[in-house]
Amino acid sequence: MGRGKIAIRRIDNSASRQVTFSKRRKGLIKKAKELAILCDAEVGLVIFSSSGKLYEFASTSMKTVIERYNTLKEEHQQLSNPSSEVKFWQREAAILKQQLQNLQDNHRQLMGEQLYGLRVEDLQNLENQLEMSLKGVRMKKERILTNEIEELNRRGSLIHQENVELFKKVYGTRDENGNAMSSYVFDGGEGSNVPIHLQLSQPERDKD
Amino acid sequence: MGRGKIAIRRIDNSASRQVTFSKRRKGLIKKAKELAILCDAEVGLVIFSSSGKLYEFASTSMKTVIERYNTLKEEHQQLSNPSSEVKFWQREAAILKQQLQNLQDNHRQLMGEQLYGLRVEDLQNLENQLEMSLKGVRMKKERILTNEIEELNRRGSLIHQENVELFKKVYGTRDENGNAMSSYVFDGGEGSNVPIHLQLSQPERDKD
DNA sequence: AGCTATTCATAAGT
DNA sequence: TACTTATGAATAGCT
Repeated sequence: MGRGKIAIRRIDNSASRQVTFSKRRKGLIKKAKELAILCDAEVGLVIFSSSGKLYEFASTSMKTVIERYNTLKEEHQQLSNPSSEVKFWQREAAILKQQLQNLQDNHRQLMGEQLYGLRVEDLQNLENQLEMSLKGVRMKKERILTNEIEELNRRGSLIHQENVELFKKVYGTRDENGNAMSSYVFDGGEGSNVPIHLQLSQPERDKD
Repeated sequence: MGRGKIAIRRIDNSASRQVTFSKRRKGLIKKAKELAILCDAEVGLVIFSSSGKLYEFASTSMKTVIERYNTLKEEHQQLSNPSSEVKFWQREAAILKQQLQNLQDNHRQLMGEQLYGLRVEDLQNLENQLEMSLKGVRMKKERILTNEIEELNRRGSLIHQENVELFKKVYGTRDENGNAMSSYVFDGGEGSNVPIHLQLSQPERDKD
């Protein structure tokens, strides 16, 4: 069709090839379009020019066409094409979503919400679980507080001891004779607390 | 090109449509092939008939064409093609995994485990939360148990009432005269419990 | 599935 | 790159 017949082989002349590419590309896309409309078909057409430029036509959308193509192909050759990889990850995400959902439900129940469908038995289990948890948390907290108090007592005793030593150095052996020392010792005794230091103890952390 | 011109619109007659599909499909693929050869282009063509049958042509291979297409598309519009779609779902899965991890940690703490890194403050919050939860669960449970007991009482009263009626029918008006009825009524009274049913309800817990 | 009149696509020229 | 035009190709309607 044209001023002369041509053989179907690569056109050597670059300019001619370019011109023919434009014309035939346009014609091809037009015919693809017509086929899709006339015959109610789904058509996808991808053309890369020799210089790498992309031209495309799709009666629906290229994404749809390629997915349909891949889905159909998968039935024959299972695995290792992009589409099945997408499916793999979609499945993976779906599984994770389900796990998350379950855990969230469980969590909400643990938080005392969403108790609507539960039977007395379930509620009892939940209650027992919460009591166990509470016991664990309280034990932990008490251990930390106990450790903190012990540490403070230890430090308090040390400081008290230091003060006693300092007192001796300042007043010499006068304590042996009389009373000066006892007036300093306002709060003695084994394991006594040093109240003012309790304020400082905040930054201590638990160690187990 | 034909005995007459046709409008480009869906061919109603199914047989004609089928014939035209065959002819034009063949022509389209031929032209796609020619374009690829003449102009040194890479061409991919996918055609689904209205009945879902697949026809394809690729100057190299469909896999190559689709991959090249996707690669090129990715550069422009991030997303919504299989290759970046894989990335999308991978990201989605990673996010879900992270959420799941967080929730699981949280959950374990609520369950009284894995309390190692927590400060007294955190433990106090956890304890408060657990107490709130426990309160919610216990309220819910008690409401159910109360309803159950009320229902049992209601049913017990009904049965008792029925028995009174039956007793009247069996022994007629004798109750008016004397005592026979009172010997039957071993457990009367307004809102009285039916002890054997109380066994069904779960044991009450402490309410600190 | 073939045939053929007719329309369409396009090669080569401008 | 666009327009023109002669020509071969594609195909609509028939059989």
